[in-house]
Amino acid sequence: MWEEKVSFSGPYDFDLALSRLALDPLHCIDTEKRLVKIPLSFNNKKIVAEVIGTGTLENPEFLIRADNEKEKTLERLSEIFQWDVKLIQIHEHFQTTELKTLFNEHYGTPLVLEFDPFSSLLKSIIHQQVNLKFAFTLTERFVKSFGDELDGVWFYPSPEKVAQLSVEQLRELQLSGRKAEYVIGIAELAASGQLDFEKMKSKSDAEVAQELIKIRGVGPWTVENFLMFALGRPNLFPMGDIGIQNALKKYFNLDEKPTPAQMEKYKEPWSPYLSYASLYLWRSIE
DNA sequence: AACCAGGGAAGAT
DNA sequence: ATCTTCCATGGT
Repeated sequence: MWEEKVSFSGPYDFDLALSRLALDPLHCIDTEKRLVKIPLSFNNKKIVAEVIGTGTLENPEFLIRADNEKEKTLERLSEIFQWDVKLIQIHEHFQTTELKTLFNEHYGTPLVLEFDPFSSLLKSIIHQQVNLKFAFTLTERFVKSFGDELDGVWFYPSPEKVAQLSVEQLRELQLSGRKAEYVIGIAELAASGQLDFEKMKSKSDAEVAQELIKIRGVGPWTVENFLMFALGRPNLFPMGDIGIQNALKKYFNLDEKPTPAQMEKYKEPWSPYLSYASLYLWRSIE
C-alpha cells in the first residue's frame, strides 16, 4: 500500500466532478468523505485506486492510495481527472462568448474521463436512444451480470468475456437484439486486436473517427462521446445529442430545439474548447 | 396514453 | 445520396 499527495493550481472543483460521476450507479463514491474508488487495469492486472479530495476549489489537493503500480496509477489518474488541463484558460476563453454565464455557474468543473476505453465504448452503445435513467440501469445490470467486483468496485467485463456472450444473454437484461449484436461485435474486434485503444492515443480525432465509424453500432454520436470521454479530446460538440439540444433550448430560451444550422452558428466561437461547452451544457440540465 | 429518450442500421425513394 | 422506418422499453 502506497500513498501520494498531488496538488496543482486551481480552479478545479472536485465536488462538482464527483457529483457528475455519481450519476452512474456503478461508480463508488462517498461525497461526504470526498472519496472515489477507481477501477484500473494494467496488462490484465486489476487495481483499485482511492482518490480523496483534500484541497479547495482554488488550491486543489488530492490523496491517492493503492496497492502496487504506483507510477502507472498516478499517470493514469492524472489523465482520467485531467489534472494537467488549465481550466482557467478555458474559463477565460468563454468570458467573451454567449456561454459566459454558464461557465461562471459551473466554474472549475473538469472533464473527467471514463475509466477504460473499451468500457466507455460499450457504455455509449448501451446508452444509445434510451432515457438516461434506464440507460444507467442497463449498464449496471450488464456489469453486475458479467463484470468483476474488487474491493467494492465494479470492473466492466473484458473484451474476451463479452465476445463469448450470446445475444439471448444480453436480451435478458432488456437490451435490444440489435444492441446485443453491436456489443458482442465490438468485443470481438477488441479481443482480436483489430481494435487497439492504445494506438488511438497518437492519432488525430479524424483518424480515430474514421476507424470507429466503420464499426456496426457506432455512429457519429458514439464516436464523439468516445473522443471526448475516453480520449479526453477537447473540441467535440455532439450536435445530434438530445441533451445538448435541450440544454441549448433552455439556455437560449428557444421555443423549439435548435436546428443543425443554428447549432453550427452558436458553436463557432466556442472552438477549440467545444467539449467543455458540451460538458457544461449537459451539466445545466442534470 | 401518447410521446420522448445523451442513436444507428436498414429499407425506401 | 437523402429521407423514412424500425428497433425496444422505461420514464413522464
